Amino acid sequence: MRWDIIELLFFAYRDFVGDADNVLEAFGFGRAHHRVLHFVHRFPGLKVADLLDVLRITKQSLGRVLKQLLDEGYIVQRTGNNDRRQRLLYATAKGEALVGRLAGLQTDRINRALSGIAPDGVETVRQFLRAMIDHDDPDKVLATILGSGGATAKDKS
Amino acid sequence: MRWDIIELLFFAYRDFVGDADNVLEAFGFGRAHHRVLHFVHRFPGLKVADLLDVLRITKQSLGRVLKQLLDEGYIVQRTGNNDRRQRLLYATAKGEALVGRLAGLQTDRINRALSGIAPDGVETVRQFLRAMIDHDDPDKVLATILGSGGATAKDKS
DNA sequence: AAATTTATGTCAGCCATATTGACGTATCTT
DNA sequence: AAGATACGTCAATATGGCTGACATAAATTT
Repeated sequence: MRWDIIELLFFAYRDFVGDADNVLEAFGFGRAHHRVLHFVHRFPGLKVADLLDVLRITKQSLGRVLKQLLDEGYIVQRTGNNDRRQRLLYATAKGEALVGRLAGLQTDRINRALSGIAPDGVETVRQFLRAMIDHDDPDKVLATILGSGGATAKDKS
Repeated sequence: MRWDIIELLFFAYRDFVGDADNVLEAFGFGRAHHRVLHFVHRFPGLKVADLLDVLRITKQSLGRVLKQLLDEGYIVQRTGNNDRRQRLLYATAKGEALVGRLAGLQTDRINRALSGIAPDGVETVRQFLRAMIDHDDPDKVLATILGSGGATAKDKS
């Protein structure tokens, strides 16, 4: 039994998301808002259906959170060009600012953690995390992350 | 920004806890039950107060979950020897069986993920996870895990 | 011995986030 | 024209968090 790694994962993830939780509280948002905003930022023009696949929640759960983000101007919808039933999602400048701030905190923690590790160790960590993920039946977004090493148009920032 | 690692952590943790979630569902339990049972198993004789520290939830939240685990015979309480106010918690055979089954699934996933990694890479992963955790003001249980490399009387199993 | 603190349990009520199932509308496909 | 798809929304429900208040037993301090 890998008790040690099981527990390290628990505590590491708890503190990792804790960084964002503290900030979100001040905005009246929760983790659900963060997840939506994060993926919309990373995959501009994401469809609602794609978001449901990635987050593995129901339309109803997403609905409330998404509505709030739309109402408060963190995200905008545009009707799809080819398929006008689709509502493509984009982060606004306000949304970008928040998601950037949250990712900054988490990146700081990751950099701190990686600072004590040899350069090629970073790739080991990446490999481990990647191998921890279910690879059967990945959704579109996950396939992009797994396939291309996570590269998107946004990776420059 | 470490977008890749942020997302890998999200997906890795999602699938990691998903293993347990599937089993727990059949028992009418949730993640909260798993966490309680896990730490009681790993630290036999854990006090209620310690459990509150580790899980960072309130007495009331723990109460409901703990009561269920007691009622259904997964955990027993014994009055403390030195301090008779304390209710020391122990997993029953039934509790051990469940926690073992859950840890087995998670260990399988971890072993699968580590199988593609060089032997010394395992220590790199451990170091990374350990460094992701807040080290200021660790509670008693966390201090044990961080301090001794997570060794407890149970580590033989 | 009395007062205080500590460890635990419990009550009432609130909130966020998730669920299922059903139904409606606009739009694309056949 | 019929059917499938993308999305939104309604009602009802569950889980797992929360706060604040209060009770009891036992330990500790005065």
